[in-house]
This record gives sequence, structure tokens and C-alpha cells, in this order.
Amino acid sequence: MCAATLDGSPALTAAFYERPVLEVARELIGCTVEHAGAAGVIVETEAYHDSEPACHAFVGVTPRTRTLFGAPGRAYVYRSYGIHAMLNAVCEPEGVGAAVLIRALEPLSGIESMRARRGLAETARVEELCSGPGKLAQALGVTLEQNASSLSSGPVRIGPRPPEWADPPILDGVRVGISRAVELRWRFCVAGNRNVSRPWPPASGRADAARR
DNA sequence: CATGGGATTGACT
DNA sequence: GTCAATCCCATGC
Repeated sequence: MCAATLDGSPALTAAFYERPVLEVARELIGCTVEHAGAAGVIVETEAYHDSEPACHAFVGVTPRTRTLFGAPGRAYVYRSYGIHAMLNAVCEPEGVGAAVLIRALEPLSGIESMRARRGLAETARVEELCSGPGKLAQALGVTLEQNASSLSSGPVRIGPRPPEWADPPILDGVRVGISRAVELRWRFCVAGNRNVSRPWPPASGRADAARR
């Protein structure tokens, strides 16, 4: 399938995702995500792979991780802390449990619906809408119902980098909010982008660079 | 079947 | 800086 995205570009196909998850995590930066009339550019991602214990797939195939081990190019959506939905893109060949967590977006369109779904006032800054994995899922209206749906032809679509995002400045760092495999630098984000979920690089010149 | 722990966020001291 | 909300699911009895 080569279904179109909002701007007319064909959505990324399964072949894009059927590669090493670290490559995909890096290359998804600058790509677009859309759902329910809203869209944004991906500015922060994290990679997860069944070979390391921070990944849900580390425990093997269970009802929860079946999507992770399934076909690449599908959405893996799960609930975090009983409250938030987390949107991931399943990667690597079927049988490998790997995914890219989409952690932040720069809003592109549907800003008003994002604000409404986030329950924010019209005066809320655009940077508040999608600057975190739970926030962007809420802003786009993504729920667990979209788990296992195709990112090429389903309700949630990921498109290629727009021309102005052809070569974004990408920084890597350690992943956020996990307690195992904390040393892996499997987080990627756009340098200096204000929609990134945490100050990156650390705002001040203090010695907290090594903390996370 | 009971329990415990989150790939987070927002409110509050 | 601290902390609670809240639900899915993996694990262990």
C-alpha cells in the first residue's frame, strides 16, 4: 500500500521499518505523523529492542508484546501509568521485538483539535501540545484502539520528511524514564527544538549533562 | 486469583 | 524539588 498522507506524500512503507531499529529511530526524526485531522513533525524518538531489558519485548511473546514481535510498520500502542497512551512504530523483521517510541512532535496542522483534545485553553503555547509521548498521543487522539494498525494505510500515518526537514540536526542521548539498560544512548532528538520533551541539550551549562 | 510496577504528566510544597 | 492518579498486564501463588 502507498496510501497518501495529508500533504499528498505517500506514507512510509513496511520496508522502511524492516531495518535495524536504531536506524529507523534516527530516520523517523523529521518525518510526519497524522491522525484524526491533526499532524506534526517527529522531533524526538527512542529505540527499544528485545535484546535489552528496558524493552517490553524482553520477556518474550505475551498477549501484550505480540504486536512488537509482529509485522513491521504497524503501531504499538500501550497504556502507561494507567493514564497515558504511548505510540510506537514496530520495526525489524517479523519475529524480532523492536519499536521506536515517538516522544515529541512539532505541531503542523489541526492545532485547534490538539488543544481541544489536550483540554488546553486557546492561549496555550503550541510547544505544550505534543512535547511528550503521553501528550502527543492525547493531542492526536491516538488510543489503544490503534494498536497493531498499519502506519502506511491505517488511521495513524507516518509520512516522509518534508523538504525543509531533509537534514535535521540530530543529537543522541540516554533514554528517559526507564530503570534498566539506562546507559544505552538510544534517544534521538532535534537539536534545540522547543517541542522536545525535556531540555536538550541541558539548558544550563551545569554538570547535569550526565544525569540522564 | 492477587499483587506490583511502570517507556508520564500535572499539581503542589 | 515531591507525589498521586489509574489501568493493563506479567508474574507468582
